[in-house]
Amino acid sequence: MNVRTLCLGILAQEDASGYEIKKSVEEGMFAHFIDASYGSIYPALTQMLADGQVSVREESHPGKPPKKVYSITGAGRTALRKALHVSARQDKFKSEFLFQALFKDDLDPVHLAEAFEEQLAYLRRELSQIEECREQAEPGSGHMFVNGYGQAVLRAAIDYMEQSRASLGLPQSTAARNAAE
Amino acid sequence: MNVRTLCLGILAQEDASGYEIKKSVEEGMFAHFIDASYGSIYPALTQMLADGQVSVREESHPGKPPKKVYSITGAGRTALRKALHVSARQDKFKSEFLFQALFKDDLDPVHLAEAFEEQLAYLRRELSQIEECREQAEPGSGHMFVNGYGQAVLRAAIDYMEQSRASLGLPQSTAARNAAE
DNA sequence: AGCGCTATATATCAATCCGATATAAATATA
DNA sequence: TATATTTATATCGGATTGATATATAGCGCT
Repeated sequence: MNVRTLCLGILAQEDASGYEIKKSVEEGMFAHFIDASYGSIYPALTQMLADGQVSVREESHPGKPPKKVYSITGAGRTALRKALHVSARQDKFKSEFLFQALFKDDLDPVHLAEAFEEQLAYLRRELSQIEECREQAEPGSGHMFVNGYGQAVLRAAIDYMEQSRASLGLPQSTAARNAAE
Repeated sequence: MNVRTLCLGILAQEDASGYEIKKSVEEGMFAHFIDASYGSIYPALTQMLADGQVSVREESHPGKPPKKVYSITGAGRTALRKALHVSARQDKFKSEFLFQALFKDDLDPVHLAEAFEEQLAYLRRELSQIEECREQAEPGSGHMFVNGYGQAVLRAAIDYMEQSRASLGLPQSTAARNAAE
């Protein structure tokens, strides 16, 4: 699946500028399981415009930089539906943290501790972001299913990290110490 | 983190050819959280050889294609340790399945069902691969921690998928039907 | 008022990396 | 004996990233 399909999917939900598409894959409902950079989004929009899969209108709110708001066209919806029906590639997961963790015995203990806490904080941020998103999802929607998937996986990761502190030789968290009293 | 660092990490565990490095990120203990293609591994090895971070010896087992077995050097270990101490990038997770699932109402029900079962089968394959790997890991090692992380996350994903069959309008699995009797 | 910081917004580009493909010999399978 | 799979190296076009440039507005701080 390429960036064009990704953009079509986002535009099928609502009109957006390139900037807003980028925000969507960073914070919005498309976050956590897809990604794209400006360097691929803008060329994709330009190309799809040439192909008639999207249309543009320029909105210039006074005081803000002018926005190019893209809308999906009929041809765009057709292309999206076609792209959605090819068999999905395998998930891809990359974690530099886990790579570092593999070499924990060669790591400066301070760095290991920092990396661990940073990872845990990151996982918690992701989870709370998803939990916030949940309210906007209608029951039974695809959005709801994907949201629940993210929650299930992130909670499992957070729980496992918490339970692994001791075995990595890391100090117990403040929260865990308080709970033990 | 680039492919060079990745290769150094693998070579720090044991000598390997480009082909074996690729297998390592596909099936071995480095699978599931990193990735690299031949198109990046071979150039990386060539470059690191020029930089003195690895050395080669040609092994030609009669009957098999000749192998270029790479070993990490002292300079390579230094470079690896340095690279391991930069702060880790955020995890990256990409799932075309979840993208498709978002649009489930626009999907051919047959395609949705197929995609769902394929994803579940994929998750189960990954899990059993990790479980097999566990035996080779020493207790308290980084390998063990990473292995447990993968198991925790995959089990959560599989459980969630199983529990979501009904809400996606999919038929119950044979296993679930048998369990209910 | 001036300063830096953040947010909005588009755009480009070198470096990197992927995915597909070519080549080739041996071995397992039918 | 034909065929598919495994082992093994290598290349390359095209896709993508990550960083950066540009510009305006608002907000907090001293």
